[in-house]
Amino acid sequence: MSAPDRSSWEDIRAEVLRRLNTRVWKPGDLIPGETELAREFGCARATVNRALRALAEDGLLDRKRRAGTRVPLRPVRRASFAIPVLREEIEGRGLAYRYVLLKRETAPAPSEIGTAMRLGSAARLLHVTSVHLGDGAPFVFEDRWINPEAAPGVTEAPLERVSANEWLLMHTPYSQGDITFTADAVRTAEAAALAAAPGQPAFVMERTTWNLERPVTTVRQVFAPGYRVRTEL
Amino acid sequence: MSAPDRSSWEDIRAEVLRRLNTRVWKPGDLIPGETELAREFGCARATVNRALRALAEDGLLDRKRRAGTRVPLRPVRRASFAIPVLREEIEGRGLAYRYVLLKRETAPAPSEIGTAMRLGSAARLLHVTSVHLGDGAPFVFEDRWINPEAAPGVTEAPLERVSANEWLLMHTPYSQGDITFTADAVRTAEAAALAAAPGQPAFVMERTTWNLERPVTTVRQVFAPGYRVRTEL
DNA sequence: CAGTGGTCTAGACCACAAG
DNA sequence: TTGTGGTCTAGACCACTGG
Repeated sequence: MSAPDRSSWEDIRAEVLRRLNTRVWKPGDLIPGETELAREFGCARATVNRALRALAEDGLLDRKRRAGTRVPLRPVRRASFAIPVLREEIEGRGLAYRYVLLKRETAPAPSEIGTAMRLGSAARLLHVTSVHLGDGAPFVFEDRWINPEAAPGVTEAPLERVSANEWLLMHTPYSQGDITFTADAVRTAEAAALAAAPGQPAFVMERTTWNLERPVTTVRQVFAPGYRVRTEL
Repeated sequence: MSAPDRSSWEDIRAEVLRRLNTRVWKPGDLIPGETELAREFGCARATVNRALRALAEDGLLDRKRRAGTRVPLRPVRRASFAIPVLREEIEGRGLAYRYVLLKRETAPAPSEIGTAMRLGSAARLLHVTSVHLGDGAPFVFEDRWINPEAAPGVTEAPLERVSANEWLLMHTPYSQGDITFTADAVRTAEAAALAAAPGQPAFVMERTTWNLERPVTTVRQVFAPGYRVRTEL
């Protein structure tokens, strides 16, 4: 009735998915073990394992040693999306990309920046603000602090031409980071650069990254009103 | 110098990651092939494959047949986060969860809903609005349309007690969907339920799901001002 | 303690794309 | 054409955990 003749782990994944979506296997059910499924599909256990592991990574199955593989009662689905490299995001929409450096200075870290980056006191950072435009219209306003010790050469980088975003991607790896998304009102200081009215709702992305425990950069990106992040499940 | 004595694919992953973060292998570089790495690490090629595949899934390597494995010039990192089941999201913050059904009616789909769900004309849907509260304070306002044909039994579901969110999770699987995030101004119709002023910036999540090509539900969730989504990289 | 998933191996063949 | 990653296999041992 079901098992495909030619198996690959993706076929098995698809078939298991079908059984989940058609409720052949219902939430709370224990599904057959890998060995039995391997027999049914006529393949090696490792192949079944690959398929089930992929589904478990998507939150569609719960797997535990000894306990077996179970259909979760309330599947916790995960959404994932690419963190946009702004130039590509903008060009991907068919718009001409332009980037304008607004400010570049070396300054002691304000306390909230120091906290976000878990910096010691009184570190001097590179502070850069800029706008990314699509077809001449402001797309994102960016306020960034960079730790020169973790990004050697950044003080001499040609940030008039290359956005800090891209310069860092090419010159400074990072091993960990965190992102938050918020809706925030456009601030007075940002309004002009964004060609938006202060107080308008804007999508805001804040990121801080570290490389091997050393803080690299923290950035606040304010997207022009109307921006949408879209992804599939 | 580097290769751990005892290898597992995670050790190899970690070691490769270290070489990327310390720029032993730089952006644009071609790294050694699986066979050679297997020799270096003293393990089977499949083990190296597992490690490199994991890194490639995170966007930290580019792999192509025949061409080999390359360190991307501009790594496209992906962020992923769990789509919150609201009750758990709220309880996870240590708040008491409460849910209030505001409206429940059967109505023809408005055109924008029909479009989002790719419905034929004149379908009658179940329309539900509700609020989820944490310690009594509005947390999310939810405006949802459900296709009864894809969610049998939903018309009789006790939505006064169980949120449509949870009822659907337990009773109706979905195979695909899309999500968008936006910042939007709180609408007048939502303001009272959210205890927020109209026009305030709010984080908005819109989701539509299908099960095997049949539209299941579309929902707009407006989070109370100040809400933040946070995840790690 | 026993049964499940987690991992590893050695070998094989295949699919793809660069030269 | 040829070398690379992608996948599969059959078998093995291990780690965790439920009963």
